[in-house]
Amino acid sequence: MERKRRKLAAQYDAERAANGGGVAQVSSIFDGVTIYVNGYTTPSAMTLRRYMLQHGGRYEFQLHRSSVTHIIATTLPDAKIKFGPASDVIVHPQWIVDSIAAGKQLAVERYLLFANAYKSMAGQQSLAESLGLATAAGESLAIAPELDRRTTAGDALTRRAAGAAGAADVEQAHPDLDGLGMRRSKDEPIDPGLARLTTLGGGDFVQKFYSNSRLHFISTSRMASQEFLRKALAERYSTSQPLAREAGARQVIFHVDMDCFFASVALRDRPHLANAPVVVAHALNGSVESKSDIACASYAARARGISNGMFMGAARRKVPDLVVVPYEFDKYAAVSKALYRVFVAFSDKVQAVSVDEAYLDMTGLGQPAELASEMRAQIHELSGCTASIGAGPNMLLARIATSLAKPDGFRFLSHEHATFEIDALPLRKLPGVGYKTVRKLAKAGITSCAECRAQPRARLQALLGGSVGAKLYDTVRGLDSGTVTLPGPRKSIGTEISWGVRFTDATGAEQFVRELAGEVGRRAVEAAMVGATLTLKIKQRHPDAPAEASKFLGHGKVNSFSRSTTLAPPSSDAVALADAALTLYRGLGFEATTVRGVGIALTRLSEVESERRPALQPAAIDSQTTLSAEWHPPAVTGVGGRGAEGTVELPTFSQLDPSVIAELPAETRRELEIVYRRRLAERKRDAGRGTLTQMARPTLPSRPASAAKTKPAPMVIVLDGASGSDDDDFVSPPPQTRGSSDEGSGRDDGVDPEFLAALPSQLRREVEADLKRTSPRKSGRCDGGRKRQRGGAPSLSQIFHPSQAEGGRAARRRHLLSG
DNA sequence: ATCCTCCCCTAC
DNA sequence: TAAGGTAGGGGAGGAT
Ligand SMILES: Nc1ccn([C@H]2C[C@H](O)[C@@H](COP(=O)(O)OP(=O)(O)OP(=O)(O)O)O2)c(=O)n1
Ligand SMILES: [Mg+2]
Ligand SMILES: [Mg+2]
Repeated sequence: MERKRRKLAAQYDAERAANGGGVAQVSSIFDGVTIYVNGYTTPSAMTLRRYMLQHGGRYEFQLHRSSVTHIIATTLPDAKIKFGPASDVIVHPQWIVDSIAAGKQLAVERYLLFANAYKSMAGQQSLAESLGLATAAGESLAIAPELDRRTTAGDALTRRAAGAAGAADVEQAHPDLDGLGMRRSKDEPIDPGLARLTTLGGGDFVQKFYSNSRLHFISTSRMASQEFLRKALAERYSTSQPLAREAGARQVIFHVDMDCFFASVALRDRPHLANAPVVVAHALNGSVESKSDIACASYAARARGISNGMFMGAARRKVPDLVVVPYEFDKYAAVSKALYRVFVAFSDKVQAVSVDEAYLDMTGLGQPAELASEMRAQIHELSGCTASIGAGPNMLLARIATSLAKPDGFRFLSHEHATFEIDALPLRKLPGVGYKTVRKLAKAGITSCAECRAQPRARLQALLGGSVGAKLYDTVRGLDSGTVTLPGPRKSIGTEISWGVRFTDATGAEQFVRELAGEVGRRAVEAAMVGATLTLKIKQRHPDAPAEASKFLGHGKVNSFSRSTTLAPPSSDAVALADAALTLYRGLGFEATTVRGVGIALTRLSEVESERRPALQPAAIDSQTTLSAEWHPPAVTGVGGRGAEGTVELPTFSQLDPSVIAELPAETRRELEIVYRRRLAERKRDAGRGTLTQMARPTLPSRPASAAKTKPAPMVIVLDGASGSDDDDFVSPPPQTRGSSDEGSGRDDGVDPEFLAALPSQLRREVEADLKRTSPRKSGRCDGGRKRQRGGAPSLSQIFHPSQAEGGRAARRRHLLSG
């Protein structure tokens, strides 16, 4: 350790010496080059400076447009990616290193940090048309090189789409680029020193991340608070009589929220900082460049323009004497606990909002001002921190009252004063009105609460959607019909990490997926729940984004993708979840080096009493005799930790005997139908995007989350069991989508999601619209082609609703079709 | 109509 | 340098 420090110090000294003292020039590689180094780089700015001086170049400490010829950076501020002047030559420092190694100045093209791919096309009319993208997939592939040619730095993702057109074309378009070289040089620069902080760093990344993530902390605290309330209130209901409330009293709601929560805790234990501009963040010595998030700013800091969520650098620029204090999660948890104890002491109707905040129904419990005063005193007593309380006739006004009361205050906001106070607020301050909503409203010329109130409800709904529009219509009038209630059972259990996520190979990425699946499984077990749907979310570096984000080890600009699948039986088992998640992950077909975030969630949850039983009770089916004889043995992966004994693997749809189904009790039949419908939907979906589960995958999935919807399946999948056992794996597409030669090329017309992702959103929309128009669902093709091989299999509806479809047929088929 | 998947948005 | 999570409401668009 000590040795390491000495070594670093020595290195620093050497650099300084090189910097201060004269540096001998040993070559003229960089004749005429003047660099300016932006942000953190590897090698360091000082090292780069020395390189320049040694090799005939010049180094500027400031960005003088007149003299600087190259800006050197490993990351770009997001703003620059979006708005950066096309004239800027921003180059990765590797250019300098490689040039020196090569003994000559290499062309910068492949080291450019970003590609202003479509700038030059801004004026063109039908973009899709001009690119020849409009028709079939084959043609869209053919134009890819053309697309590339317009790309300043040639993006690997676009090129990937071009792959099918032949690498030679790419080479011709870019004689100085070597196929995927750009992609690689983009995604590789993480150096060993940094790597240890990422998913590449070793076993405890996830654990370490969670223990340092404030967002993880406040999210999980919220669930913990709810759990605490559930228990405390339930206990209270069962052991004592309900709180005595004055009959007929008008409803009074409290909204209680700690003042600058994290900072309050910090100041409580650091009284000397009471009046200093304090923020809570990781970057204790963050410079004006720092992109560390500020979780919480003290009121002294807020008075100087600092707010929660701001980047450290931005704050430091405003307030150079900012005092940064570290996170103290244990303390926050303790204070939160004390706070919630006060809550349940004052009311038996409490709704948790967050670690530092809740609603209380105080109807008929006394004078609001007195209650609030007492409650605030208790909170302060027990926690050493101050809270503010807003009160009102409904939750909305209580909440708005809180913001008026802060800090360390109380305020009752009646209907009478509601619109007056509301009109004094910027739209953004209204609950439910976030960044996007403000923008949509502004675009429609609505910029204030008063203007909002002047709009017909229908207009707001047209602008914002039926629900949000109607909600806002009420909000600006101070109306809210919500009641203080604990939320019902959880609807999802998920985890996601989008910081420090870097992989060099598929194995590492898959291992990480496994790890997160384990995490979700653990939480599910803890919650005594199993999930029937697993969703995988992937963030992939945006094709235009540089390898490294502006925020240190952040995800940067990304496209997101989500894919879900059914777990049968519903599960919380780490292995089962991991298998499902990995299948989905592989189905996306992403280059591991481009992945910047991974998330896994379980939904369609149900509770398990003993943690031993799946949601679908085997007994319900078993009792129906005949089916069980035909079942496949339980699949190993589906069973989960609960042991094979209690679980059931459903037979393939095609194996069902309609007549047997018909004899099942209505409820069981409904349950089965839901399961099979779901499977069917998944097959279609997967087939549509050309996802292949286990085999080689010549084609690729669909659009990114941020893109417009893409078309669905070109195929109608028929579950007729023609291929026997491999359709046991309901996650995989049916056999006829695969490797079959029925469509010449052997690939279906799924469009590469990365390709679509590479397009600007407007162009992408056009492309997708055109794809839709010109290659209408070819459902007819497959329909006509391969289905019904053996005299026609019954449809799902026919199976489950024989009366509707063809009642007679069910009776005629007295056996399972295969298996 | 209603369900489903994938996505967006919001809040702390 | 830095720890950009998590859950719920809701909508679009396709399938049934
Ligand atoms: N972008 C954000 C917002 C909040 N928090 C954390 C830190 C806050 O202290 C805590 C509570 O959030 P609040 O919205 O209640 O804000 P504060 O309590 O900090 O201030 P206020 O007095 O406005 O409630 O959540 C965070 O980490 N990042
Ligand atoms: Mg607060
Ligand atoms: Mg709060």
